[in-house]
Amino acid sequence: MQGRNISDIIEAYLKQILAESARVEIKRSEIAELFNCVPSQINYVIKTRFTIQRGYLVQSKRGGGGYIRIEKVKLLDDRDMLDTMIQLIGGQISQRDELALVQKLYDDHVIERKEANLILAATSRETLAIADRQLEEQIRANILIGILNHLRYERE
Amino acid sequence: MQGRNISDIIEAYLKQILAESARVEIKRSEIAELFNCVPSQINYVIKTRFTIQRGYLVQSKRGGGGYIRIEKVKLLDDRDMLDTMIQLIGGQISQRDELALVQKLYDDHVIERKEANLILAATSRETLAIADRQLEEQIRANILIGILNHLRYERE
DNA sequence: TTAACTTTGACTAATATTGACTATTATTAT
DNA sequence: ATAATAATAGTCAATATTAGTCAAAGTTAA
Repeated sequence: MQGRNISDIIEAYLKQILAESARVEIKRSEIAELFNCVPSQINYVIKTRFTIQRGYLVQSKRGGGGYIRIEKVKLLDDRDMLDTMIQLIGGQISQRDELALVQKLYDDHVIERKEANLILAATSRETLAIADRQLEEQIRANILIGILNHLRYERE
Repeated sequence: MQGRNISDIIEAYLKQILAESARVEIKRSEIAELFNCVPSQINYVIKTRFTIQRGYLVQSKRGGGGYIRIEKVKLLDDRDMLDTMIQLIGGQISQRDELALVQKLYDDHVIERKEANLILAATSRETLAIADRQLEEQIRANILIGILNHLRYERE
C-alpha cells in the first residue's frame, strides 16, 4: 500500500517504530540523511501524515541536541473520543483527513470494517458530486458528525 | 472484441495482468508510452472498461510516485435490485422515501440493522442541515446512490 | 448519414520535492 | 554575565511530478 515516494517511505518508517514504542524521537537531519532528502521534507511528512486529526502529537526543540518527537495520542474512550473528533472536524473536512479519522475509528474498534467502508462510500467526493469544494467539505463534516453522534447510542 | 483499437489493446493488457494478480498498479505515463498514446487515453480506457458495474475498483494518487490502481472485486447477487433502486432514486429523494428504501434493503438482508441505522443517521435532514430543500434531497440521493454502488461488490 | 465510440491535447488539480531564509536553543568566548 | 557563534528545527514559496477533466476532432458501425 505504501512506498512509492520518499514521503510514504518515511511515513512507514516512523509508523513502524510507533507500532511498538508509543513515541519516537528523531533528529531531523539524521532522518533526512538516512532517506537522502532535504531536512524540510521531514516537516512535510509530519505536516501531512502526523496531524492531531490522525491521532499524533508532535513536539520539537531547536538548537543543540534538538529533536522532533512524535507521540501517538489516545483519544480516550467512547464519549470523550467522539466529542474530541467532532471538535477536530469543525465545520468542514477534506476527504484525506476524513480517511484518517475513519481509519482511527476502525483501529479503535468503534466501528467495523463494513461500516467504515460504508461511511467512506457515502462521503467520497465522487459520491457527493458537489462542484463547490467548500460546500462539499462542509457537508462531509455534517454527515460525519451526524454519524458520530449516532454512534454515541448505537454502540452496545 | 480484441485488438481493433488502442483502447481495446490496453484493456486486454490490463485484464491479462488482472487474470493473475487481483490488482494492478500502473504509472499512467508509462502505460501511455508503452502503447504510444496520450496519457488521458488511459483515463478513457478505465472510464469505459473498468467501471464498478463490471467489477473493478479504481484508486489513484497524483504527485511524485503517483499511480493508478485497478482492483478486481467480487460482484454480489443483488445488482439488479440495486440498479432498480438507483433508477428510482433519480436525482433526488425525500427522507420519507429513503426510509422505505433502506427498510427494503434491510428486509432483503442486503444490509444489517446497524448499517441501516448508520445510513439513516448519515442522511437525515438534521444531519445534512441544508437549508435548501431541493439541494438537500439531491445530496441525499447522491449519498444513497454512492452507498448502493458500494453494496454491489465485495473485496476478494 | 448519423450516432456512438475513440483519439488527442490543452488546461486543471493534487501531491511531492527542494532550498533559501528565519527562528530558537545551546555552547563558547570575552 | 553577555555576546558571539554553532547547531538545530520551522516556514514558505517555487518547482517538479504526477493524474483528471473536458471538449474538439477523428473514426467506425448501423
